[in-house]
Amino acid sequence: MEPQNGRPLTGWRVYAQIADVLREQIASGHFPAGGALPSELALSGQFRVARTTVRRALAVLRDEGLIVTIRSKGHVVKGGIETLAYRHEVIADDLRAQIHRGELTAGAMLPSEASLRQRHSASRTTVRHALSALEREGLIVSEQGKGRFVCPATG
Amino acid sequence: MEPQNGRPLTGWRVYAQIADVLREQIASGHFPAGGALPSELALSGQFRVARTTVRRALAVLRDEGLIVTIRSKGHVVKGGIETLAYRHEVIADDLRAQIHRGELTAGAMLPSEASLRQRHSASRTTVRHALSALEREGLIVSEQGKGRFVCPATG
DNA sequence: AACACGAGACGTCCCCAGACGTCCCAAGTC
DNA sequence: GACTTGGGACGTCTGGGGACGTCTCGTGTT
Repeated sequence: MEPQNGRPLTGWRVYAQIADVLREQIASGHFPAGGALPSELALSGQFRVARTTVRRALAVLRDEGLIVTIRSKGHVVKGGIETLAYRHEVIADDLRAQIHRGELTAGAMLPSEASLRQRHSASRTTVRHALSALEREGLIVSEQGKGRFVCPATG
Repeated sequence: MEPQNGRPLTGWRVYAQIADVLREQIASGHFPAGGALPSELALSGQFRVARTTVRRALAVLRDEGLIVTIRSKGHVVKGGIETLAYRHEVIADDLRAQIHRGELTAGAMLPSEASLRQRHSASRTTVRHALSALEREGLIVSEQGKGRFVCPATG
């Protein structure tokens, strides 16, 4: 796509025009709910305007409640589904749930970093990010060369 | 060191200023050729700037051909000497050479992981990394509990 | 003068990929 | 039992790259 090809979109309140185009594309389902819009840089390229202008347009949509913007993720179209969280939070939530459901009892060994990495198709760094969060919460402990284990109920 | 102590280095094109400082230190021999610069994280701390800014500065030096950056090793100063390789590659090269020189003939048992570990003062993991590379190349085979042996000349 | 816009530089965060190190527990061989 | 290899855990260090956030100049329109 490239809504305004040859016309560099001059005139008054370009950002408002861009907001209109995006609003229309969202309404038409061109950008599915729950998905992210193109990055600010990409949009600034497509519309042939400065990033600042794009941001102004996005701010309008955000004020209208059409999108939510998430740092380092992008501008996500609001929909029935809740806004997707960060990968490391998803992993942490998954483990937390397993512990609370009793699928992982106190003293049990958690899945290894490698298997979690597989399960969530994430990098080891991200997995460890999630794990260290649980460790900070006192839910689990880790032992060199052995693995990570669920702490006895602390609450 | 800490080139800009109290002065947080504000102004136009901070990254260019950082590049200048580093370029000067390289020229003065402060960072010997073949050696690595401080890590991006360390530099960002020393100059009191974000890692992104440091990376921009380093990109300048890289474009100038002053340094080469090696993943998981760092940014090393270009010099007469070739860029140092990874430990596991050094070990693999060493063994390959011994085989090709005939010091290790077909059927002979290779030095054990422990002795290689000593010889190159590397971790067992790294030694095994090198060994498995040679195994993939079909140069050697390993037998449980016995040792690793040189394959009959395959090429 | 007020506003809209352009163009950067810089910051912070999230995620990725890899090398290297430590450890532990096996299961074979001699 | 002392030696080997096999294989798996976690820990810590590198660099690579992308997203949004913030700020500050300058310029042109109204």
